[in-house]
Amino acid sequence: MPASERGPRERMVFSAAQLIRREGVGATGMREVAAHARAPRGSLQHYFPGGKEQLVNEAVEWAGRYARGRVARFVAALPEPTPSGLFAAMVRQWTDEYAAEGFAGGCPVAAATVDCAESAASTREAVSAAFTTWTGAVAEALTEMGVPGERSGPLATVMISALEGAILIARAERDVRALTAVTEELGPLLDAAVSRRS
Amino acid sequence: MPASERGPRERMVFSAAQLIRREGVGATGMREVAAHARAPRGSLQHYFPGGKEQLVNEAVEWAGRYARGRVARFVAALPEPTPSGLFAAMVRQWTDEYAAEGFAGGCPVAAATVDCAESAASTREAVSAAFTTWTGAVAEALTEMGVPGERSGPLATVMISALEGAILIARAERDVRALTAVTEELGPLLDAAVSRRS
DNA sequence: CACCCGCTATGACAGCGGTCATAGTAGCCG
DNA sequence: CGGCTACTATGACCGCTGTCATAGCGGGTG
Repeated sequence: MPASERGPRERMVFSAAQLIRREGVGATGMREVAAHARAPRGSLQHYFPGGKEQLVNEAVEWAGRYARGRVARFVAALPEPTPSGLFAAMVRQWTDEYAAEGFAGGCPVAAATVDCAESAASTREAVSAAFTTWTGAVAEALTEMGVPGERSGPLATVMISALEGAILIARAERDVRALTAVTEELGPLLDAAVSRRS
Repeated sequence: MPASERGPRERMVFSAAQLIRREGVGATGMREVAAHARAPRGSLQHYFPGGKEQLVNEAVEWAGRYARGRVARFVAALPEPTPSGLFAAMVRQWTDEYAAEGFAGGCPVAAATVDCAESAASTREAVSAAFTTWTGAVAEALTEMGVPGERSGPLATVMISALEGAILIARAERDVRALTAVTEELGPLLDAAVSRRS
């Protein structure tokens, strides 16, 4: 949470993700990113000679790694590891944020998809990679919980799809209703997929 | 599908939705909309004195009505009305489009959410309304199929959430994998919700 | 005919965007 | 000291955007 005092480069990537998820890629300016990161404007072209596209790509990659890390931490924190528990934790991260800070932000990966999927090929690939690492982490966790290998992948995709969609609806309605709906409705389905072999 | 020869006003709203769902709201220009609709530029300020915001709002409202209409047609076309059948039809609309025309476009409502939820209050409300009418249509259909009234709402939200998320992933990966995953995994859950009383 | 009204046509404006060019600083190395 | 490298600092450029202002058309109506 604290804008950990790392190098200015990382701060800019972090700030970019932060701004993108609020306003979208198009409405996020380079100067704005530098200002938000309290980084000198001249450093932009030094660290990101590839321009805005490179910065956006790195922000997306950062988000992918961040999501993977969160999944690992959620799994570790579960008293009893169940698929529904993991999903509930993933969703709760968003309900907590919306309760605490308002409905200002969405998922930066979703924003990059909407704004760049058709216009910037490299960004589209970065987004795809981010979804892959995220889904991979969830699928691995599911397998560890006893979900058959051939179902953990699709189920992970369902979880992330439902989460992303619910985030959209929640932001639009300024209400976490959609988020709670997906947790409650999907929980039993997810737990039913573990092949009990105890 | 044919850009039905209605008035220039409707054509512009339609074109706006079309462009927004491809490039996002920020990257869609007013001049571009007029050109795409083969409408005179001067008509923009005549029909949309509220400026771009009004145009975007109407595009979103149009998309909401369109989605509701599609749901009704899907239900009517089902040989045997089941929740999974409706969901499969909703998803198939996207797999068909992606197979036929490539992964160029997403959902305009999602794009408007990402780009305007924080910056334009009226657009956020338009998006919310669009989700409401869409969800309402689906929920009503579910109830008609025998889903208990108190579950049809949340289930409709789950369906639309999963669909929206899967659209994002499919566009990013240029692969309908995510779309097929949600249909197959969610189908049984949906059908299990009908309270058999035959 | 005059008059008005819906619609169209352009040109201008002010602002902001990303990017380039150029010059400057700070510190380490030899 | 000179020189090199990493980073910072600005200012300018050009293209594009949404919006406004103004003027023109075309056809109904009285």
